[in-house]
Amino acid sequence: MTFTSEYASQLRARGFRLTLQRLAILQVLRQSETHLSPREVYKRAKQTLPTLTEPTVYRTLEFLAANGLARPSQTGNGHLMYEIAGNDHHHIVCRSCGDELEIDHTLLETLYYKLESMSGYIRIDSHMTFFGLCPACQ
Amino acid sequence: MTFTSEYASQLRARGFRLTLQRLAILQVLRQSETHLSPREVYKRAKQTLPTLTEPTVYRTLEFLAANGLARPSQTGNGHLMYEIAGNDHHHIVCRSCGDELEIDHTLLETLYYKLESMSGYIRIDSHMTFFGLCPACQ
DNA sequence: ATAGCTATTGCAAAAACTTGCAATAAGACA
DNA sequence: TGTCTTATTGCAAGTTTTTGCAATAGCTAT
Repeated sequence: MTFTSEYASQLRARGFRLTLQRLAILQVLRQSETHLSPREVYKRAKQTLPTLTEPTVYRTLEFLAANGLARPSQTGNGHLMYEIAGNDHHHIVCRSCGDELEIDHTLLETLYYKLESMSGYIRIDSHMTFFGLCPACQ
Repeated sequence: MTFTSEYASQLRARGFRLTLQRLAILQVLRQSETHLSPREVYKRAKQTLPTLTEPTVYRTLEFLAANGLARPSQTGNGHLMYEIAGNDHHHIVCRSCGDELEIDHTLLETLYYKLESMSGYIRIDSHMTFFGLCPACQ
């Protein structure tokens, strides 16, 4: 089963459709090593699908995130960037140089457990972005 | 010492100035129970300082946050809101109804300690916003 | 008080993001 | 295959956020 039909069935099961736009955007995310801004996603996906428009990119990224196919992450100035959903991890980003490090989810597991039990909230989003000063910038 | 001169000396010590704009915006934040969007801050602060402009509000909020007088917090859609800096806490926000709960920092202390030691990063931002489903919306 | 230095603001224009709605095209079913 | 339903897109216009630069106004030191 190709990843295309994998995506297709995931979406169709919930009554959604796998469109060329969604596919093009997923490809871009898959091919990127790091997370991308909506603008960057637009520029790249437009190369394979020139009719693509920017509003569609925004809507699609939000849609993919809501359906677990993409993972949104915060940037320092409060904007969202996206990456392909995959292994569960978090980021710590340097406030000064922008360097970033992946943090494995296991490190946060106890916290999440405590949060859920003390707040009563469930299904807490698994992706967090922390900001700090990296060793090089200290 | 009034809070005005308190702010003033904090800023002046670092070569910054306490302007009417900054004061008006700080007042707005102090008077609000919850965090506010830049737009909301603008609307309120403009009442006491009608010449205030929107770019100034954005720049000022960013400035206050960078200098520890305001605290930025993430909203689900990737925008920032601000509140007056005060007791160290975090938020958990309901993805569905927007309800929010304060989380005391002590709950995250061990995590921060672990993060710093394993990543080498220091001065990790203390404010996080978690998203989940509150008891009422489950 | 006054003058001078420069951080900060306002203005104007650009860029980023959002929204409503009519047109399009995935997928279901015959 | 072709037809139908409706999720999704593109367009156009709105709103929010950012940026560059000249004018303003805090603060320092005289």
